Amino acid sequence: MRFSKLFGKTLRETPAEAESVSHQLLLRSGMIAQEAAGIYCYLPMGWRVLKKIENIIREEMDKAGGQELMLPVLQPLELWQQSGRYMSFGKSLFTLTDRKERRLALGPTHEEVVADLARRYVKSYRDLPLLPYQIQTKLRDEPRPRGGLLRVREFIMKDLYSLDADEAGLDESYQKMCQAYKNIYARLSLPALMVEADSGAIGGKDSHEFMVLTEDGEDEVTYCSNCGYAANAEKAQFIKTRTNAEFMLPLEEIATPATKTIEEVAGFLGVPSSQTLKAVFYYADGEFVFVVIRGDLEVNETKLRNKLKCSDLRLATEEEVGEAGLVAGFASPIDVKRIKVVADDSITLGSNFVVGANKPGYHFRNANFPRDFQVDLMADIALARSGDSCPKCGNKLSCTRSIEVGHVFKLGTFISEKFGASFLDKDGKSQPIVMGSYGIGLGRLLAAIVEQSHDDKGIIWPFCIAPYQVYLCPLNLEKSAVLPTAEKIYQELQSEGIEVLFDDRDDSPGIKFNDADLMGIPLRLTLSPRTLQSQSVEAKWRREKEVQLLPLDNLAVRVKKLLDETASSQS
RNA sequence: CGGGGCGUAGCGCAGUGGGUAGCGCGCAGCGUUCGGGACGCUGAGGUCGGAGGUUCAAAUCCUCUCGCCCCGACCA
Repeated sequence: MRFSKLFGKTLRETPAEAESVSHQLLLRSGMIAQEAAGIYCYLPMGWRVLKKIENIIREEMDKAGGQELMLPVLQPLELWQQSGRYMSFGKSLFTLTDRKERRLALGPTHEEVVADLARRYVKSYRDLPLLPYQIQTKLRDEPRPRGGLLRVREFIMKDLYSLDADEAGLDESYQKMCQAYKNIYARLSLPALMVEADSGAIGGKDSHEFMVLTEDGEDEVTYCSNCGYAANAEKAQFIKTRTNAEFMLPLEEIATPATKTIEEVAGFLGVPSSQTLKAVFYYADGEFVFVVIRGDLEVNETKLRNKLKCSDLRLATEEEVGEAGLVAGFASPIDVKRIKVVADDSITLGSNFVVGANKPGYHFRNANFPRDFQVDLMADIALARSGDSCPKCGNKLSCTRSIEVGHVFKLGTFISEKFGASFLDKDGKSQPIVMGSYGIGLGRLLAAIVEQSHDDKGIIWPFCIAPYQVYLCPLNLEKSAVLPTAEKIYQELQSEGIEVLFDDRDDSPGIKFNDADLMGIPLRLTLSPRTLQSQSVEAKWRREKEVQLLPLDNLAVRVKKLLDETASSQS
């Protein structure tokens, strides 16, 4: 490709809208262009990269026994009503009505379509297992697209669905996919960590996410560097400390003026915050909920949502707390009536707690569960934080931001039962198909790679997905034989099967070098009157500082050899 | 959906006591340059996000609206 003919220009200045590194570099290097919020065009350079990523994923899916197919973007809305996910997907589902007033959804994912296909084609245990997959555009009306390609409304996704006869089969498929995913990240030189994930209110048993640890991510991972335990912060467990088990003392009301926060109360009374109970109020699907947790801990809203089995969860406003007959800042689980009380099990790991008296300026001392109050639901709903103890080995946990570049889960029979997707087992008995689903967002993966592999000059593509392998960079085109020699090299490299971006622009060296660095092409070949004097070109790897001279003689073959060595060393 | 910010040339920005829009980069032409974003001259390019209003006169003041970004909520 000749640079002068390339669709899309590099930008010298960063567009103001771009915040994350990947967004800035992808825009500046002319890989992508924004069309609307969360909607992007892939320009030729970016598209080349994306297609290479796609091929790597396709190869690994095929190797694992996957079968590629193509599924519709337009899906009958009835499928979504039938699975029950019309409600749970809510506003994220794009819907439309056709000319015959038939309601359709733009597929945000394709479990329904696959289940529908499965119920029509899978009749016997002999038909299973099956691993159909697709690589195509999906649409979700995200509440807030962000970070360039990191979170968008229209995206290309590889989704594989496993159909098995039983749990054991599902386990096997799941293992295969996890291995395939690890292969994919390894080939992309992307350090992705497999972490335990929340499967949501309608998920199955197991779910894992593949995370790239980086500050620009929007997820949070909690991990233990000692034993390797890692989980999405939404899911992370930890060992709760037990505070002194004292003899239960009688409940006692005490004046605590102007002490609304846990810190103020604890400070005023001279007790640690772990000796207090914190009250937090939520609305869960429209129902007011009183949450009690030990004062030194925070509520994990995902855990709470799962325990409550609700889809909509939000903090109650101060007015709503008042309307519920509670005094914000001094609320108490003691003597609450007609309100659902949910407690974290940390309230059993201590005694003689300080808790609100439900009147302004007063608390109780020596509150003990269950002597002084009851709860409707007791569970682990606490947020693991940096410094807490690892649930596996007891060492300190750490927290870090991350990008989710893959998500696998065991769906089970939830959807197949609703769809009547069943088969006859060896005993002639009807059984629901056991499903799993395994997704990778290609654009997000591409962005994560940029986040992970760049310097202050620009992108540094892993060799196997670089848009071009060689950046052919002649300087001072007018002088001596530079241009004709460059043209000749360009032809020779191409006939060796090398992907070349030929910078045929009559621009100054600085511009060319900077664009080469910005676009992250692995090998730069510079020729100038200077190198021609010694009948050579200068070769420089994007990720290295040193340069080497290559003789013009038999250049294409030499370059091919260099590239092959790099390709094999990186795989 | 709550909070904050921003919409003026392709990109980055200036321009409020109201008076028919500027700068840098980029782009086109000519010339000089040429190893890390060179220089001179000439030139093209703008419904000032949109609608309504106030005014003799609006990028600027008022009202409404649309879009984009960030934080949070949300998110298989």
